[in-house]
Amino acid sequence: MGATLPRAFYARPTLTVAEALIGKVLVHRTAGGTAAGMIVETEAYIGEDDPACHAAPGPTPRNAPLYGPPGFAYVYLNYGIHYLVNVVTEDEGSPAAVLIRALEPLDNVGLMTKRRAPDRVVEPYRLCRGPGNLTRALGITLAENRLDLTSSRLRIEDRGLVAGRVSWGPRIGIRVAMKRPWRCFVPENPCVSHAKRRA
DNA sequence: CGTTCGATGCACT
DNA sequence: GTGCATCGAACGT
Repeated sequence: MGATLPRAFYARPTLTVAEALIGKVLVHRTAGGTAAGMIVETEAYIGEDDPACHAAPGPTPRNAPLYGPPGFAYVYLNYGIHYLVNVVTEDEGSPAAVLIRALEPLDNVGLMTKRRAPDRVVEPYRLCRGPGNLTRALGITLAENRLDLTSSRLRIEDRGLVAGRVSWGPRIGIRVAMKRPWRCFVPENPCVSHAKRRA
């Protein structure tokens, strides 16, 4: 399969990692099967000076993974309903991460469909569109928080795929720091959240 | 097509 | 008690 990304990949400036992750493959192995998708949309959250970053209030029990070494997962529950998955970047003690916002489904679409909506028809391009949707499709919950992305059941691989040209824009869903264009995405890919209809 | 709004849990003030 | 790095059903146009 693909080569698992080494820790050095994550130990770089967060914006660099956010763009480098586009085209890489997020993989989650579970007892029910292995599901995976190509990353087509990310957002950077950088440091205590970024008001939208969870590290803005300073160190707390919840955001502790952000202050830890790079290459680990930071998962949390949002709006009481959705799990969101980040990858920790930069050096230990420098709180920053990249939020995975959308995937193009690759492996085990059937399993992802079952997890997303057993009773409803979900078109493939919408399976992993949006950060809450992709975690549900891959079966990512709080149990995956703090996992080592270089050696655990949750990892990111380089399969040599080419996602296409990327664009930068304001991050979605936040009410502060709209000036910082720290959302990186493949505009032509229909799996990107907030994308227009059709490809 | 567009916008609004309720669901739902927990970290933090 | 307040406010979310969301989603999709239920409206209105």
